[in-house]
Amino acid sequence: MADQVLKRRDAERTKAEILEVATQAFAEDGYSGARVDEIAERTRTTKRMIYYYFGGKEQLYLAVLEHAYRGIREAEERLEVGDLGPVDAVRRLAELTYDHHVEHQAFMRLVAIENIHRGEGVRKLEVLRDLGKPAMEVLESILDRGIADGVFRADVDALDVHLLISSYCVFQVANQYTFGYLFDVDLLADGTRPRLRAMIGDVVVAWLAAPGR
Amino acid sequence: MADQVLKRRDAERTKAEILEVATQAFAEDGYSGARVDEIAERTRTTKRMIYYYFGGKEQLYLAVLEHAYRGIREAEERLEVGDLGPVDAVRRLAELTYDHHVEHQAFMRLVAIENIHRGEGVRKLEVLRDLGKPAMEVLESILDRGIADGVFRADVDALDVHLLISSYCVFQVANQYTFGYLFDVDLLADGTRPRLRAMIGDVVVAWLAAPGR
DNA sequence: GAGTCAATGTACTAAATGGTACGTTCACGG
DNA sequence: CCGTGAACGTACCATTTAGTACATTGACTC
Repeated sequence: MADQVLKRRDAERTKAEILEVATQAFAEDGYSGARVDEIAERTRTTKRMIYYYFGGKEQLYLAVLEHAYRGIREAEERLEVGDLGPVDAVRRLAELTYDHHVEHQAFMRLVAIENIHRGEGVRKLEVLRDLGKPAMEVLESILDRGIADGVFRADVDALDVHLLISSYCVFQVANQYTFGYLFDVDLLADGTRPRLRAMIGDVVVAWLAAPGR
Repeated sequence: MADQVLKRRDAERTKAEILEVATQAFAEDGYSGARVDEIAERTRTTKRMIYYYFGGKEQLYLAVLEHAYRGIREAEERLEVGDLGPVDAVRRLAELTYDHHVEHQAFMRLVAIENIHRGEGVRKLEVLRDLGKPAMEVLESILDRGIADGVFRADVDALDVHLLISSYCVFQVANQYTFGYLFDVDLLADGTRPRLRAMIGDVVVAWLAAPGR
């Protein structure tokens, strides 16, 4: 049978819809700020179903967190720097990471919220343990090549490079409001973004090319 | 009269105590997460006084925000790089900024919370408009000297340098939990911190010393 | 086509929460 | 020493909020 367009009952669909609305709600207002009633209202179904499928507000939040992180992992696995030389590869990786953060601002908000809660949520999600691995491996291979070629200093760790790039990219999204207000700039405006996007590549390449101490 | 040690009534003291407790509460749990009742309980006085002096939860939050930013400005104004050469000065500024962030983690949490709320709070506080100025001026003069000496490239803006340093320092405090969990490191541990503290100076100096494009 | 169980809706509750009405007390000036 | 107003406390209220008891509906099986 062709699947009915107007299925009256569809557990997966209902569950998915709740998850999606909840993601928006938690990303917008934080854990305490988000309201179960409001999430329910913005759904085709009722609050009853949230408790039926997820158990409670906290479990719903955890489900949102896990789902969001999974989605990000998938997106990150598509990060390909092609067969560029190490210098161009690291610059490209930085730019792609920048784009990635700008494109997933809702996720960045969830991460910020998680950190406000001291990471209690993520710590309950075993699945995320090796989430960072793929990106790290790409970076490691680029660094190895660069060191072998003698264009990168040998005393840097892949994690340090990742930390530097992440800091920069996360900050521009996560702190855009306070920074933007205090220094009267819009970090994500069309007139600013391309320069800032290129800048992190310059920084990382300059650092990697500098002689070690 | 010598001022009484056991003043039974002291508007300033009561107000200050509420503000302090509220700062802790909001920094810990966010705006929605913090509870007016709990703030009152942890005070020598009662909830009634919060409304008497501040008007409501939102105004209390704004008072906390303003007070915190003022305190930070004072701390930042003490940032002195002495009469070092431009390279050492910029490295020292980066390290002091790093220390500054590590030492004021509660403030960093408030900033993160403000950004979750898209900066609606700070925007209501005109007083903060030129908060960034002093730090920026110090940086500008260092850069000018470095460019004049020919040791820094001429195509960088002070704000860019500040952005880079801020990103790095803010991230390590603000995202320590999720980053630490995903990559199994403690960014602020005694064994890690000194290296990360030195690293941002290396990065900035390398970037500033690199030839412009 | 009757039985069965997952899926769903309605109406409700207990507790928490921001906020306030109203009364009291203390310090200080005249 | 007394009037007066700022500073403070108690008890309360109206709403909101997470969570649930109970009834119902519909899809699928035999």
